[in-house]
Amino acid sequence: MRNMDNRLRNADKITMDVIAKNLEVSKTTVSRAISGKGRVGRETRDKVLRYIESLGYKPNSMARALAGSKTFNIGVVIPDTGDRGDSPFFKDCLIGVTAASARRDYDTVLAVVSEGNYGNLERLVNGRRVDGIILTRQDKSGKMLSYLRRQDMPFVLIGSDSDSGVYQIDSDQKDGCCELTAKMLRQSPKGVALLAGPKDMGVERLRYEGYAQAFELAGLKVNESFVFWNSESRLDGALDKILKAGIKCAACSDDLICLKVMERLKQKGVSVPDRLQVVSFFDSEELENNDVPVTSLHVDTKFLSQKAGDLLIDILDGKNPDVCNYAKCSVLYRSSFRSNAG
Amino acid sequence: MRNMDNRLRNADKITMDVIAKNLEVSKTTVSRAISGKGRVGRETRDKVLRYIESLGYKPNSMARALAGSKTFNIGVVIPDTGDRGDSPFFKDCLIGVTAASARRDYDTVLAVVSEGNYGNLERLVNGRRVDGIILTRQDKSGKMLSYLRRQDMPFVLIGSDSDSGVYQIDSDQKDGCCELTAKMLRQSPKGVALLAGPKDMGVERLRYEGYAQAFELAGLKVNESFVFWNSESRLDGALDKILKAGIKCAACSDDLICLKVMERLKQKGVSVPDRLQVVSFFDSEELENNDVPVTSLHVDTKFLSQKAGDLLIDILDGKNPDVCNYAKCSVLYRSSFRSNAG
DNA sequence: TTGTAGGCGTTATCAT
DNA sequence: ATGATAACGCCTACAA
Repeated sequence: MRNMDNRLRNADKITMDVIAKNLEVSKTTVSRAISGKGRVGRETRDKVLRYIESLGYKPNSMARALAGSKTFNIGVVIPDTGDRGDSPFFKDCLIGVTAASARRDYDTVLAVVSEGNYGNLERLVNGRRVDGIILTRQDKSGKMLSYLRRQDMPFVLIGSDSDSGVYQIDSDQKDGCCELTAKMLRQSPKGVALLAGPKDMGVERLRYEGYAQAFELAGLKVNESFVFWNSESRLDGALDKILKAGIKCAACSDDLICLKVMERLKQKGVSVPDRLQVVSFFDSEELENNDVPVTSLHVDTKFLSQKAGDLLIDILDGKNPDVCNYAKCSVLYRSSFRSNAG
Repeated sequence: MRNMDNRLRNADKITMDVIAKNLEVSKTTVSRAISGKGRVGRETRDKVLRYIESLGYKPNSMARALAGSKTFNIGVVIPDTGDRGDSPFFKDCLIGVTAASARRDYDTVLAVVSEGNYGNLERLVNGRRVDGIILTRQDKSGKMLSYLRRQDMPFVLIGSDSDSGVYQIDSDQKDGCCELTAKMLRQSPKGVALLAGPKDMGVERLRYEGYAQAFELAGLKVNESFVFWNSESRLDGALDKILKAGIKCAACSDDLICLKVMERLKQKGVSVPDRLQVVSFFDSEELENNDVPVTSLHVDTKFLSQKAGDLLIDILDGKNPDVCNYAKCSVLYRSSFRSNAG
């Protein structure tokens, strides 16, 4: 009766064995034809491929995983926080990573972690359910990061980490700021003002560098008296000074500052973009929906995380990619500033 | 040298074989001790369990999957749409499902689909990478649904479908509306008004039924002249009528209507909740952040999707759960109405 | 209660 | 170029 059992199974469950028998070749040949590894005669291969196609056969991924000790799964860590605001970010991460995965025949599996509790991640690692992990910047303590290291589990961080040797990818804000500043410079001969945040913040520094680089590339020098650090607390003064100097363009280093700037300008009756053009180095929905929609630098999360997925799979494939990686930002042109370059 | 290879491997890769040998029992015994299936002597079992614990051994899930032809993975379908608004919903779905999965030793794998393209889903099904699927209400055409049926892939729908035999779970809005209305009835002897939408909409109907049920349970009769269908187009009249009649409570059937109602009341100088108490049968962030935050019926997506996960796994476990399932809504009390019951 | 052996469906290593 | 056969690590029917 064991036999009958098998016969029944073979009737509907198509496996390499069945295919091999029906085609009167060996499993090995079938396997090779499918994977493309190892030599197979053209004819034989085509025959197998055609047959498989006609049957709609798809290899069993679990068997493949076991045999190759490779799961073809990559894990993505997302936080379970109450914060609704970051949902779009994480959703885009998942979509991006999944896009990269699917393209290279991987699947995406989830690990939901909360403040200091990454049991879910451990499950994935312990059970060897994934070949690698994608981390997003939310683990302040870096516990997961060092955990993954201890476990020799390959991983990629979306975001930045100074820890050497951590594969990471971040949006290239410096480059973006440079690009956008350059565009403004072309329209504002008297210079471009920068309304920045605290000078000692990493991102702020980065944005400033991009801003400064644009000047350099244009053969100009930054006029530091129009770079307002901690501008939030003294917007009115800053804006007055800018307007008085006849400067036509101002960049805000993030959306919060920018929103306040727009409000102040409105109250002052200063028309944007006619009298002053404004951009933000960081995009947000509020900026898009503002009275006068604000041109800003957009971090394309899907694109970024797709590259993260590709990076991870490259690592898994034994390639030796760069440790630090960057994804270009894009400029979202809205009415507060339009490039006249094209 | 094959032998040496094996010895090396055994040194770091702990498998049942290794454990069995070190403990001088058979793999079978180890397996049984772990799974709890089949009889094992108490002593033996404890010995094995302790040893495993001390080693930090975790069974290889791929091997388990192959042997048991069960992946212990469940797939969740999420859409890749531009709509940012629904991100929180899907994120909560993922978190909820993952919570249920993890609790029962399953993992969650993603399928990202877009308008009419569910290749990603097919991958999961074809490669037998999942044991079941969770669908969320976004497939208008029902293509995925019928595809899964054809493939004999168990699935659960988050939302409602009239198609018979589709395992589904939805929030119990009728029940929630009833509960909330009942609470209001206790505070408003002259009755509770309902500002509804189009009478022919499914949800509207449902909400009305809940509303009506509360009256019934209280031994009262609905006064249909205070049920305003299509109220959006005649809010002013409706509100005047309500106020004139001395009614102290009004329910709006959704957030959009409610927001408008709140605006009108503000313009009229009618104080909420002092003069009129207001609730919404559907929650939204705007309602929470409103001038006067509005008490409303909240669909707990995490909870709902967690139950969806449990439902699916029940099915996979061969239990025979109900086809149609409901998850209770919760009332979020805010200042526009407070229950005096507790 | 415990052990033996075969099977799950691939991939990889040898031969031929 | 192709095939036999042994892994991969676990589960389970059957035997003892």
